[in-house]
Amino acid sequence: MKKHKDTYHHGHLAESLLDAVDEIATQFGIEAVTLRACARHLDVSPSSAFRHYADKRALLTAFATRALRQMGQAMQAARDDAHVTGEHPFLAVGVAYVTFAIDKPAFFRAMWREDTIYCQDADYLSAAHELAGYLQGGFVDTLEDDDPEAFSPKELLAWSSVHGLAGLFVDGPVARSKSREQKIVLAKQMIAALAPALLAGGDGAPDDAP
Amino acid sequence: MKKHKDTYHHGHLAESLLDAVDEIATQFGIEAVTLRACARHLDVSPSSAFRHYADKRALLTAFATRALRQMGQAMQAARDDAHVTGEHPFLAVGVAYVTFAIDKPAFFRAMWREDTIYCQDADYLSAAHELAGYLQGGFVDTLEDDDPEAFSPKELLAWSSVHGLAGLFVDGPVARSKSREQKIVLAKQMIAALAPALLAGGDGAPDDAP
DNA sequence: GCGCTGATGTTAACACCGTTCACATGCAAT
DNA sequence: ATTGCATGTGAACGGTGTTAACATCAGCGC
Repeated sequence: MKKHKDTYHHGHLAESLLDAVDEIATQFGIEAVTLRACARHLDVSPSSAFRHYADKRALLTAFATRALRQMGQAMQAARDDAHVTGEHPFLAVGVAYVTFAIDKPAFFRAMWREDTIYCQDADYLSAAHELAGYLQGGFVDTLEDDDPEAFSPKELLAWSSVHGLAGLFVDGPVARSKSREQKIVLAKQMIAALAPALLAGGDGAPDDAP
Repeated sequence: MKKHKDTYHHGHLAESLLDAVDEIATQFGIEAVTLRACARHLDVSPSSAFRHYADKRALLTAFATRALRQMGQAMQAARDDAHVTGEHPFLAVGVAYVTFAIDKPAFFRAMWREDTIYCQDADYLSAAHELAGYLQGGFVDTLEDDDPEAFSPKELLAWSSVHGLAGLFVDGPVARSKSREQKIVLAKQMIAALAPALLAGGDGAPDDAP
């Protein structure tokens, strides 16, 4: 923690601000992330952030995008591991999704908060769709939709269940007293229970009555 | 909108503040909910809120609890309707869950934001577990767990998938350009696709490999 | 009716927040 | 060396949550 600036120009402020968001969100939660706190963290003036981001929301959008990419990398790594160990890819990728949320709850919250970020931002959207792609690739490698907005019922089910479990772990009243490992076991069990639905015949069209 | 107070004492401020949160959240989103804005809405001093709620978080906790109860009523009504029409209870209840989130996104966000509410509050917790009960009752009427924190993999799967779909609709990049009715159709399709997993034999134990 | 008391609402102040604007600094190309 | 432009600064504005001292009033025992 240096007392005085040694250089007037910081040089990598845009990137460093994202790191500051990272550290503050990790330590004190996403609600504690403040432009002024980030600036203090970098020993920089509060207004300097506005040279690189239009407003706080733009900074949080960039942070959310970075978090999405990190999560995507974790899922990709899990899929590659599964390819080696023989574990089913969707189980591996789904568990990686939930595990990331457990390990970085503030990141997970920041990623999906429509009223705190610019959710129509191009980079953010592409990162989010890339994430969805990892999940789909886990259980169906063939289908290449031209419209990234279109999800089959099964794809939607796959994403929704892991996303929902992550959300319930992070912000819901589920398994709050359980350890990280116990939660991961629960995730594996839930995804295993999901298998019959993903492997069943049909495409989940509306006439597949429950 | 009266200009001056006609009585010094409001009388039902605690309840009225919840109504104010409701209106502001509905109109401008949960991020716009401010103690001072609520006070202005009721033509009351900003600090008066602290006579009834320890802090902003306590007010939001009370609001979240009320929202959970409203959602529970919607689900109960859907289940009763299903009993008449012959629709499968879980489909009805699950669709009601997602529909509530679509219709009241600010409420849905307020309900599950651990860093904005006191999520260990007793009333809040009981309302949340009651909500989970409606979902479980939809596909299994028998099991009466003594520990409300314990969920079987199938129960977890049921809650996670509808919760996740609701979250993706409200805060995610899914079906953002689609209408309310189209989203409800998607929800029905997803829940229909989920049926094989909920009806399959076994209890989803970890050896049910995918 | 009278006065006390506690619950409820008010006023003024504090520190912090996001944001803006005029200004300072220094790198890079001329 | 001078100039231009990207980058960082300082002071200011209105808004926020929260607090503490004070004001008002309803309900009680007399």
